[in-house]
Amino acid sequence: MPPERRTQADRRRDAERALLDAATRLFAQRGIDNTGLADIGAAAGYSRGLVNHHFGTKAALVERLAGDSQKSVVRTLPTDAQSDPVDVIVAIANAYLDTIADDSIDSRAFFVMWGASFPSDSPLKPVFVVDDMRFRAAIATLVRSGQDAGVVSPAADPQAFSVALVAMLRGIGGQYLVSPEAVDFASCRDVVVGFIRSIAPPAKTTTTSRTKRTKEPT
Amino acid sequence: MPPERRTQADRRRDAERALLDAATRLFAQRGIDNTGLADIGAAAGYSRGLVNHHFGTKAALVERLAGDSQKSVVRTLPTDAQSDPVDVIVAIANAYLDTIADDSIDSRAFFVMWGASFPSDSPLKPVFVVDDMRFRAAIATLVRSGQDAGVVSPAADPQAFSVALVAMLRGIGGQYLVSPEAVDFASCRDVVVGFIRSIAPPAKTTTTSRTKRTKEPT
Amino acid sequence: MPPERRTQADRRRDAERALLDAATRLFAQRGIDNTGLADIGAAAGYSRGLVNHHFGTKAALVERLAGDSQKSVVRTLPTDAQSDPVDVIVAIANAYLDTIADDSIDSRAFFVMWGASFPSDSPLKPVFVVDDMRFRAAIATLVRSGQDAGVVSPAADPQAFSVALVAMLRGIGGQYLVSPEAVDFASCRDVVVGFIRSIAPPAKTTTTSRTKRTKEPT
Amino acid sequence: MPPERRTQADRRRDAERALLDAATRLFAQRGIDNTGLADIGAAAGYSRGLVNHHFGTKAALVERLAGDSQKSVVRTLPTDAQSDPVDVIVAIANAYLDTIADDSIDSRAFFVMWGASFPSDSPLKPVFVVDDMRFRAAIATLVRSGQDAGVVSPAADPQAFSVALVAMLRGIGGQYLVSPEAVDFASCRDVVVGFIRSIAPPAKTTTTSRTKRTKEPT
DNA sequence: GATGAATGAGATTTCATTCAT
DNA sequence: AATGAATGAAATCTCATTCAT
Repeated sequence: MPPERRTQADRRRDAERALLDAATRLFAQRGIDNTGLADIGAAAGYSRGLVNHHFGTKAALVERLAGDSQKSVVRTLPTDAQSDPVDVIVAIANAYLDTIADDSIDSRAFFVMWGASFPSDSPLKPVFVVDDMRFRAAIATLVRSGQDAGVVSPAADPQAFSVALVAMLRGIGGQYLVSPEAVDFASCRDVVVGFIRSIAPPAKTTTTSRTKRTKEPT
Repeated sequence: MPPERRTQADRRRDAERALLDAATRLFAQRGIDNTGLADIGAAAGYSRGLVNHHFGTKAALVERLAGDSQKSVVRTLPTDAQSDPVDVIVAIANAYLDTIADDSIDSRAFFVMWGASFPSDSPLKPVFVVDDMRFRAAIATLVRSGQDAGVVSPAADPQAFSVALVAMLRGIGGQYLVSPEAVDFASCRDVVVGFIRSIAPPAKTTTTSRTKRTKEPT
Repeated sequence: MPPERRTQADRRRDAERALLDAATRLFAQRGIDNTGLADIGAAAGYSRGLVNHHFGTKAALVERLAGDSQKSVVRTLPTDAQSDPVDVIVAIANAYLDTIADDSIDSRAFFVMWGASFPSDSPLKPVFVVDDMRFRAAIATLVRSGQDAGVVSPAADPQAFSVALVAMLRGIGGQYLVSPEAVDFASCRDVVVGFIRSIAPPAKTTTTSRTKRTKEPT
Repeated sequence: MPPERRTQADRRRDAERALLDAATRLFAQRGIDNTGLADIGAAAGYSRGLVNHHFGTKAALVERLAGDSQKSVVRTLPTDAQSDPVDVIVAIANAYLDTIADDSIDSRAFFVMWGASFPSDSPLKPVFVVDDMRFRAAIATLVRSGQDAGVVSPAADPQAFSVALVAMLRGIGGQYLVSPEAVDFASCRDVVVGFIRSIAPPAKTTTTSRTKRTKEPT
């Protein structure tokens, strides 16, 4: 009996979850504008009208999903306080690349919505302004604390570096979605990590030890 | 008086040009799916039906535009034979960033169409598979000839490097389109150039020579 | 007050009925291709979009109507078991001619759709293949049971007779629709009934020699 | 040189012929409304605009074709003056059936246009009123001259007979176009000829009883 | 909470027709 | 005589949204 009794609030949450999942799947597959609300309702196992019932308008659903989606890609920022900030950045990048490499629906849906925010009139733009800003700020903050700790060159520009790193991750994701066969994640990861570690302060004596890669002529 | 006499072929070419330009403009502004063929015809100064008359189908127009657009962004590959391949790569990257920074309609339209190719069912995918492949191949080739010439470290992976560089350029473009105020091109350019020059072989004695930037602390 | 409370299922059924009726009327009047879905919706007292809502496609509506329409013309096959099969055939023919002579909308719509199935690529063809086959089969079966009962000449070819009879009925209908003033139903009916009764077995003494000819001078 | 020199009038006639042939072919295949003027021009080996150039409007082309088409089906009425009128009717019927059985494009196109004249508003109606009237009149005249010559029963109703015979031929044609496999021409021909010959005067001794029907249960 | 009937705006596409070449 | 560029009306179909159940 305890498991049997579900409140209306439960049902509502379940339905919303199902709708959001279905929308994610369909957006990843067909894009936003080629996905109808009726399709979403049906794919969620409900009726045509349920999206409007729960979210009011399509725009509201899309914004909700766009807002959530960044989280699902940059999940679990492992921000341990006392670890080396550079290692944390590397971990973030690796997690990001992992998510993309999984070819997860969530990841693709995120990119689809990001792509939909490029037109100058796109109503999604505000959502991604915030999303992107947060992502970059997280990185820039780590860079700065690395500089404070002396493990990052004071010459590094935290803001520019964060733009460039986010760019790399997004750009790799975009290329992978379009031509998966062209992107070799193992070696790309090396290049990305090398790029991150290049902000370490110049080694006293000689080599910067970039990328630290030991082998990789694929 | 001389311009009065126009052949039908002239008229056709003019009309196509006007339609393509109008489509570029509108796609950049509203996105592909939110731009009607009637809008394009009208914006080009012609009638509703002209796009179909010339291109048959909206999809055909879009593919045509997507095929052309890469060219307009990566225009002028300055491939001088005897110059340092690394310098050529830097020049390409700079040209790319310039185009983006101009906030040109063409550039934004390119990104809009790129974004539209992310859904797994997108009919634009094949176009960008080719576009991207060409861009990466151009860079990878330069890397290899740099290695042959001894100005690029033999440890560099041409393929992975080209993916990462294209990623950076695209990713910076994407971020700029969404939040222009967040992207400082001058410093980003430094980071990009630094990344490119990092494939130079380790200096014998000391200097990393990174970025080589002479002036520009904005 | 009782009619006030209508369920959704009621509404659906009513709307479909109204749409089908309106389509029948308009097809009879203007033909299939010159009748727009918007016209049908409006003529049914509903909105433009309702045909698509209910039938999905114009083709689906037309097929539905074509499938139904044969029924409305050959309605009430009075197949009493023990009556003389020849009389039953006569009754069928008379009923058919009555329907045509009424100039009923249903009848005309049937002929319009039949006519639309003549082009070799017509998607309506399958519908009428079935319709026609059933009609002929009903007649041929009656002929055979007449032969079993000895009231139809064993020389009669049930299949060919059914083709010829259906042909007569359809052909009279077609001519009537085009030039009603040229078709005198009373006398035509006589000819048709005469034709049907001509399959009666030869009178005892002499031979009618019908249907026995083997070849004839083209 | 003589064969080389073609006048403009020649060219015009050739072009018209080609256009009419192409239209016949396409109408037979797709129906009138699904055939575009551009298709006709192209199929004739000319340009998009030629139909308008030669016929002015689509309606004019269609009427022209409908007017011509009856001729091509009932070609060569073999109206020998002194032969038995009944034999002539049989010959006409046989020729008609032959044309249909050939599955000639012309025949199918004729039926397509006939079918298109069924809607009550069809602009083709007048054309077929005339066509049909002529066809029936030819038969009725033969019947009457047969009656004058004593080879046709005076009880036969020339008008009703002509309607019924035309009906049979048209109805067989219609069924054949829709389900060719269902129509066995050899046996149908027998039935048709039998029907025609049934208007011969009653054999001396016994009763034919045809067309003399005393009662039938409507 | 959930359904689905109904609406009507809007998008793509087809096409007859006009007209300059 | 012939071509084909251009127009704009109309048709089908999709779909977000509203509302009664």
